[in-house]
Amino acid sequence: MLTRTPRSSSDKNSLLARGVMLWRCIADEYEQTILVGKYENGAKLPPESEIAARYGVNRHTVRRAIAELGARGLVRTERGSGTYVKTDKLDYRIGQRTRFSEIVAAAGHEAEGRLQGHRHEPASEEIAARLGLKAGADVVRLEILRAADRVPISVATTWLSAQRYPDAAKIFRQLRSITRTLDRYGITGYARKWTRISAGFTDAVDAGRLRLSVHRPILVVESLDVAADGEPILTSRGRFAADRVALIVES
Amino acid sequence: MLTRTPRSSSDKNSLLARGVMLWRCIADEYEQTILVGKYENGAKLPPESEIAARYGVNRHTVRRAIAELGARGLVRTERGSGTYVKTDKLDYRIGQRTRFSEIVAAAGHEAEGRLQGHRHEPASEEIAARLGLKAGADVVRLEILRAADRVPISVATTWLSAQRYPDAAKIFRQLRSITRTLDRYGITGYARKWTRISAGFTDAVDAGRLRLSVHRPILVVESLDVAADGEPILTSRGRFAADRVALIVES
DNA sequence: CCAAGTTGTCTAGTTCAATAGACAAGTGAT
DNA sequence: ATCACTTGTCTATTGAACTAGACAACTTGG
Repeated sequence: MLTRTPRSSSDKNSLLARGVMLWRCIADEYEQTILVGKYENGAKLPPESEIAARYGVNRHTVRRAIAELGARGLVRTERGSGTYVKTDKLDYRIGQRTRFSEIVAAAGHEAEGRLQGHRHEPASEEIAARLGLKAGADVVRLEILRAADRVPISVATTWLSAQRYPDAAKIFRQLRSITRTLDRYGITGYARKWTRISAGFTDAVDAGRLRLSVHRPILVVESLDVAADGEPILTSRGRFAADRVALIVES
Repeated sequence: MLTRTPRSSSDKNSLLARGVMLWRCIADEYEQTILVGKYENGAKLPPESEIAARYGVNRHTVRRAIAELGARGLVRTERGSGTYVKTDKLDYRIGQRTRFSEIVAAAGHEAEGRLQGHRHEPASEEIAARLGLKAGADVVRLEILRAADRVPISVATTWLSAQRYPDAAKIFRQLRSITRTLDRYGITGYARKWTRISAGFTDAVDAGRLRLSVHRPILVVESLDVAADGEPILTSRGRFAADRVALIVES
């Protein structure tokens, strides 16, 4: 061991970043070791008391760090038993009938969709072309955060014609589902026409919303959904947490 | 503006990262804008009260953020006048006579060297070859943090023969200078024999010591110093904060 | 010199991170 | 069934972050 000059160097001090809370440092430390593959899926973390002792920290502080890991979808805790690593990913099947809530429910999880923001804006050329509108036409823009079992899965920016669906935001905020929102407008069956998948990294905003660090990988999914008669309904640009989702494409 | 669902979204909320203090977020924000070149050297920051208003935050919080920027060597504050950006770098001339304290003093700053850690260890083949020892020979290893005007400039790992300089660590801790430490052993004139410069990025440990973010650029300086008779004395591996230092090589 | 503007310092109060200890509730193996 | 072990919850305390307001000390330009 290196002998350190400043003071008694418990493992606690080696973590301490100025202005960053202790529990956050511990959570980040464990996230690294988990993401780097040191723990297999389902592996058990050391008991809280042991982690606390190792870092020279109170058990409550460790509990808070673990709660953060849970919110990030990295671990699951079982009372009386222990804390277990979750590195398996949600299989997200992309096909003609792609409905977030159905996919998540089929996997045995609780789906949730929250409207983070919305506005009316003139359509860019790109968006207008997708929706079959003139460039500059009024469109509704929705920012939607989707989660499975309270763990954020994706953030999506969705555009719809403001003329046809003027109150889409208000209705979505109540019903929390695109499918049910369109149902209000009499659209009963809509289908995915095309999907474009690329990759990138989280920026500060998406990282916050998805409870990820900055510079984590994301899957960027652009898509167009059309009505039964082929008329464009909505187009979307979703950013999926690649640490938590795998996209399955039918072939 | 996007209408946000959760709550009133002042600019303050857009910064808030869970587990990170407000002042730290503000400091990081300003560090980014400074490092990205938005401010010229010597440019004046907005007054504290204006920054506070902009973020919807108390002035004391802003003061703390600015103090952090000062500690990182990015700004200098002048009472009654304002806060000014410092992006100029310390010119660090590398020659036969390379003495940290002399270089810093010549630039009109206050030099400081602190021993962060030390130990005896067997020399690696590389280190042994440099020092003219057998591989595995006992060497003293020092971890030294150097600063100019309290701003960290470099961290260096230095190796000396443990047989010849057994108490190097103890003496350095008192005298805080390699030159004066060697003087105790009767070495009055020593000279740089070779210097090897490469580049890299901060790891978590060096970032903390140098008060830098992780993944900031560093200059890696490996070197060998010899006595007047050509006998190897010490070899070193320094990591210099590239944001704060420019190396000047005589030709 | 004067006045406006800016940084430095002080006091006071609220909120929350972290510590400390104790006990309840649940699990798993003997 | 019992016992050791683990997670969940509760209370209480300390210290730091952040807010709020006021005033002193200093700089700059007119």
